[in-house]
Amino acid sequence: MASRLEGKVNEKLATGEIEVRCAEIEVLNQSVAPPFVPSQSDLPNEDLRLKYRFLDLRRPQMQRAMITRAKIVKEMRDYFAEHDFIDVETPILGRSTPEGARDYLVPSRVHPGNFYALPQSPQLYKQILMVAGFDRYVQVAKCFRDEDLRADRQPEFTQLDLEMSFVDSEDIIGIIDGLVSRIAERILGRKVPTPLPRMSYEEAMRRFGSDQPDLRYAMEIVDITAIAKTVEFRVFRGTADEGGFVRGIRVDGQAEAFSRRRLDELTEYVKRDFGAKGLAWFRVEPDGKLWSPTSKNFTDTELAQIAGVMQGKPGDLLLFLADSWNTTCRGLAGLRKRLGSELKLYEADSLHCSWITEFPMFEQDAETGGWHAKHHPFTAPLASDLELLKTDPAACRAQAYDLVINGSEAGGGTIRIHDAVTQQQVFDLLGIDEATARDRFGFLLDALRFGAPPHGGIALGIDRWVMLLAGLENIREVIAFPKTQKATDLMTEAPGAVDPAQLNELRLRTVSVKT
RNA sequence: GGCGCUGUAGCUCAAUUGGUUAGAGUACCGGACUGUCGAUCCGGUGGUUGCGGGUUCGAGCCCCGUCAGCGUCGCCA
Repeated sequence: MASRLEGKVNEKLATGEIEVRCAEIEVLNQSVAPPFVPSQSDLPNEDLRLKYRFLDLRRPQMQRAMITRAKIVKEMRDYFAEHDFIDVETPILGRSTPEGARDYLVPSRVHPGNFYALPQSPQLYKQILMVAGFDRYVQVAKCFRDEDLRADRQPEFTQLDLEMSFVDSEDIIGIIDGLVSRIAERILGRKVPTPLPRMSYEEAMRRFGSDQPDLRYAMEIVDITAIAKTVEFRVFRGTADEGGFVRGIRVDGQAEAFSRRRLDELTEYVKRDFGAKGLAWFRVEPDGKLWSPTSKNFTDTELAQIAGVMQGKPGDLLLFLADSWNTTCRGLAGLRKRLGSELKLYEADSLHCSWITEFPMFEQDAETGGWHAKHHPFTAPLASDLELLKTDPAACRAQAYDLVINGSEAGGGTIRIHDAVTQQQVFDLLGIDEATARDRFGFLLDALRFGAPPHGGIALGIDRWVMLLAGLENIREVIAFPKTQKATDLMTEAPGAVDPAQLNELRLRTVSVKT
């Protein structure tokens, strides 16, 4: 190693002031010409990156992401170890439980016709551990769900899973607040004030139409149903009269920027993706009045009223959906998310963490009218809502809490039911009869009878945490060997066919099914 | 399962809205030159335009089907 000669320093390089003097060179190995060069700036198509993942992982961005991931996991492990959590491993080969996502199944050789299921989460095991007296459990757990994928969703993913005894929601939220603050400081070098802000599910749906609102920017939903009831315009009036809602958002200063073509595209978007009937829009003119192709259906007073409650300023664009509560929520949340990203309504490195609490216990099946657990069947209702289990299940709220980072669900947990009576009530509501309950998770019900302590916990999506903290928009960027949207691995070509002998041994035969 | 975007040389892209022999940069191979660091210069190889049909005098371009990657809705307790 030596300094470069006078005038030969290259300031563009980190190593530009030094050079290596070689006395002897031995080639340890040679490379064939690579399909793409890890150091080049133009990224190849993602399928090629996935096929040659060993080359893609050489890229500095990927190296950085994997290092960040390792640091975050280490901080998590250290933090919980310092708080006296015991790391316990739970089985990967388990038993299929009803509800929830589709299971990945593993056939049993010794019990032909029977199958293990890979865990969707260590949920039941960690509750058992509480009964067993490990009052602070933690694990970095691999989870598997056989559902369709998204930019932020993989079929196998990693959770920081924990459970505590003799706690309530406050305890769990408090300990995670501490973790968020510590990781933000040590990984990103920035302060996140705690306690993290909280919002009820009801408020989140009302103000943002989503239970994972992106709070980096405002663009809150405003309900103008009351005004809609008084206008001529059939789309508004009809919806309001039939018990629907008219709600909208204000897009600051974008009236001019949104051409008819762009508005048509937004209309198409809410129709296509959310089943909305249409999108009503108004421009706030320089004189403060509203204009749209449909504005002739409104009186000046009505337009002024709408402009008033929307707090529309000249140059603003107002977007409205007239539909069911659910559709206005999903549609406006979709618009909000899309516009937030398109209009860059937040700094690229901004970080907003908050809690959504007081989720409903149940959701009603639109077709059958039956109830589904919003979280899982072991979630405890709020003590104050216990009576509603019998009288009004829809209004019954759960002791559940989700951690939301930049509009993405980064974790979720609940306080569990620890008494048999309440558990039975919930099973009854969910239509899980005693035989089914006993068959599927009798072991948990058994355990709860042996003096189970009050307990609860949370699971944090590690992949998403890394993605969000690294400012990335795709979960595959933080997973060394991710799968494609069709759950295949382009490098190993998994899943693949197996030797017929293997199938024989497992007593398995594939059949073709006409679709 | 639905909708959408993409698919052209090893790679990244282009091809005047259907028109002659599908181009460029880069990579690769050969040569020249050289205190190099995205070297430079000269020359060269490289294509069933993802695949299969159809329309047309003529298809990279239009139509149908199919495969793959991505995005999204459903789904993900």
